[in-house]
Amino acid sequence: MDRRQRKTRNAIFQAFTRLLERKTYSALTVQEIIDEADISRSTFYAHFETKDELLKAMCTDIFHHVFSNEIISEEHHDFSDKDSFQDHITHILCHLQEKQQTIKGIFSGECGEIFMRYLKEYLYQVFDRQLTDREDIPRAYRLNHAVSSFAETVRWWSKEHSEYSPDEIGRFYLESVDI
Amino acid sequence: MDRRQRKTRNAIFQAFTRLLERKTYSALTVQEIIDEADISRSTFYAHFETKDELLKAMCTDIFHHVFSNEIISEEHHDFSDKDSFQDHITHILCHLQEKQQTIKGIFSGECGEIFMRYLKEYLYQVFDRQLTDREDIPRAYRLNHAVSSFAETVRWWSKEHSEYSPDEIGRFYLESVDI
DNA sequence: ATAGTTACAGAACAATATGTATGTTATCAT
DNA sequence: ATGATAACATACATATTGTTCTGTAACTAT
Repeated sequence: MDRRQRKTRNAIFQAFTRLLERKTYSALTVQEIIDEADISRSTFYAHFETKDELLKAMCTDIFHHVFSNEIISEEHHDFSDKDSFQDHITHILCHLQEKQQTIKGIFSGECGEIFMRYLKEYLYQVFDRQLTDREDIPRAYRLNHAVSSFAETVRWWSKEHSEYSPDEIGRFYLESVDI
Repeated sequence: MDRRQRKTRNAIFQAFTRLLERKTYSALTVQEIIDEADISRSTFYAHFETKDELLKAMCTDIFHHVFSNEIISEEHHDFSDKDSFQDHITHILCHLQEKQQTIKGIFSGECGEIFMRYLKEYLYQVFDRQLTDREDIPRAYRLNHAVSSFAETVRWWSKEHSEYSPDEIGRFYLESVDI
């Protein structure tokens, strides 16, 4: 990728992150992002068609970093062993912690919803293979519950309780949800 | 309240609900709501200052209906009895089912996030009094987990699995979450 | 080093949305 | 019946959006 493109893309991402700390996503205009990133109008539209595309691209970047080694390269793993699944969870949480600053910004404001949606898409892949069977509750419900609870755990952790370690958060989650 | 005001307010709510079924909240403009409701521009702004205020008002209307008999008039109840808390949950779910059509519309699109936020505000009041204590997990985490899981259960139910009864949904929830 | 390619800046553009203010007409409550 | 008030049509300044154009600077491959 051209260095100029990288620089511009980065400038946009950073401006976007900064702005999200003080304004909600929907209240944010493309014009403000352009001004904050200090680039030309035409340059922005050369990179992203809309504000939504920008958010999508940023989420994809983050999750690719967080999940690439989890889903893609370890597809052959099975986590039938409970401890190894716990490690798996902790591993994901550690990656998320690295991106904490950015994620915290995204969560302020209602665009957190879009972030959560993308997060859940990845989580479905992780949990679908792991979920055990129970006869009294539909599998679809339990999968949704496991995924949603994990995503909400991440939100809770990032927004208000960053003082906990990935290990602790993983334990809270696994003791609260029946996988 | 003046009959004319009621009629206009209703027209706006219905137009809003209809539009949310085919467009996302952020992509929706005030102009479109005005056109769909078939009212004058100035009339809309006489009722609501912004699009956000409109959504807020609609959520408040719904939750006042759902929770009024739960929180406000039954504040003296305690649900130390497990069965009575189950009834409580089922009661809330029944009320939500009545508003199902509207809620389903609200959930389509990212404004579901705002709806969820308001829903959770009410739920915090319900669950805060009910939650038991556990030493190994912070109360704040468990409260957030109970509330989020219930809200996600409602979302799951409304969006994709309306075939289940309030009783069943209440059972799924209570068997999945440790209150 | 040079030639060809690509990205950026700056400016202008029409189209649309926003929020407010005006005076007029219709409807309401009593 | 009448005073109060909600809704109406219209117009307005302002801002945002997305596109297009041209000239310039930075990069890449040979």
